[in-house]
Amino acid sequence: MTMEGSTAPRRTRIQQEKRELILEAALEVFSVNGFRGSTIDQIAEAAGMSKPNLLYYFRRKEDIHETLMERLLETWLAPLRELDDIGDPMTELRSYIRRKLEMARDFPRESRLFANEIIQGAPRIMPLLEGELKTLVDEKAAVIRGWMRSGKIAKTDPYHLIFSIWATTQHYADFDVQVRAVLGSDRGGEGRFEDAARFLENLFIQGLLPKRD
Amino acid sequence: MTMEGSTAPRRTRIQQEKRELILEAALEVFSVNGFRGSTIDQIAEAAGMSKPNLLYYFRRKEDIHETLMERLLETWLAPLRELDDIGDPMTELRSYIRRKLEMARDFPRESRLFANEIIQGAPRIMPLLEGELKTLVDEKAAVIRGWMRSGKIAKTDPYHLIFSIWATTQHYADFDVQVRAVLGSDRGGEGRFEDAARFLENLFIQGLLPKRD
DNA sequence: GCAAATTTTGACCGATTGGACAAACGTTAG
DNA sequence: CTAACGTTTGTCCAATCGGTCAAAATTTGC
Repeated sequence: MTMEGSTAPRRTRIQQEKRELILEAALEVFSVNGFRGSTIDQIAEAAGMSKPNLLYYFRRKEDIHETLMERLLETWLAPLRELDDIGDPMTELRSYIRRKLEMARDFPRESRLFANEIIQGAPRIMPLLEGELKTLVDEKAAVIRGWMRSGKIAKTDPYHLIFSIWATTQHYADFDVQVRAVLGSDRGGEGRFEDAARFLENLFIQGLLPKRD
Repeated sequence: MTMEGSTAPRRTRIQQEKRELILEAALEVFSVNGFRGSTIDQIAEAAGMSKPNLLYYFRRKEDIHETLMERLLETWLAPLRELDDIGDPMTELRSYIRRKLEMARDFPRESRLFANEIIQGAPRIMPLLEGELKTLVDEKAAVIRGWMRSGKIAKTDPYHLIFSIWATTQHYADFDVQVRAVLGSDRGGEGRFEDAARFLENLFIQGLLPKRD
């Protein structure tokens, strides 16, 4: 029998390694095909093990996805959590945009996994959206609104500001193939993230400059 | 034997009606579950007919998806096609953003169908992206660049400008459940598109105001 | 080194999948 | 009315699906 700790089950070295291997493979598969479109066999093959062996570590397909989503949400919200009330508003927002774009560049599969879940109506993480996510956004929207009131940045809707930052940055992960196809081979290389960073910084900074009145 | 026209097969009245019915149902199903995640049975049930009956009108699952994607791309690119060299730059861009947002509001399933295809790596429409889409964007980017050169709008990267318009507007269709969850029941009603329109207009107009130098 | 525990495998299961097919049913033009 | 054509259905199929199970292979604690 497997021993159980107070919160998480105790695992052997092999269990930890193999579970990581499976999650890595599952991320690859789920992020492309979505939950329904992915099969255990695909994941098992990507992880280099047999299906029954995979099912020894995760008893159901849903368990893999659930574990993946739990981890994802923390990583995904980290940049917004860092948005600091104390710092300079413009600097804070600029580095938030930068961090978000870096995540799109460095963790595109995570971004696509999240996008897949949302597009499908968020059947598995709806409570988290209405709970943890909404709370965090409400909190940060209040911070931004404070900046607006004190005249540090232009007055707009802080919620839609956050949405537009999410949308523009995640676009470079979720719609990567389209971006590359349109930019072509010459401009579609790694430099595209530099160009995007420059453009977005400019767009949002101009859009948020306080108006002298 | 079914008669064939020179380009498209000739169809009876019933065939036309039933095919439309199937495509409507398929849009509903595919846009949520993606191609792999959707089944013919789901589509047949949504269309109110038996599976063999559905397969009488479309011989393979892929044929339905293909027909859907062909139609989609035209509708989807229409707003960008309308972007007119002759009009006033600011007005043109503003109404492009508005049209795009209206499409996100009125055709969210089409938007999600497209998003699903792109996220999955565009296995079925890659040639269209590299061909028709790239050509159109290149053309319009040149128009925008012309506006920039003549000082009508601020100088930035026209490609990333187009990307950011796509991203921000489509976000309200593809990530609708997230937007509604975050905005809550009070602000998440139909008015959210009005708020979004105001915000985006403001963001892009400010970001594109020509700098006096 | 050996027994106990853990890990891996192959064989298998019922359910679902995309699709084929012939027979039955409707419709319509002459 | 009826023959020809268009439509619908029930039945069936092989492949794949998520998942089980017992036995074999391996690792681990002592």
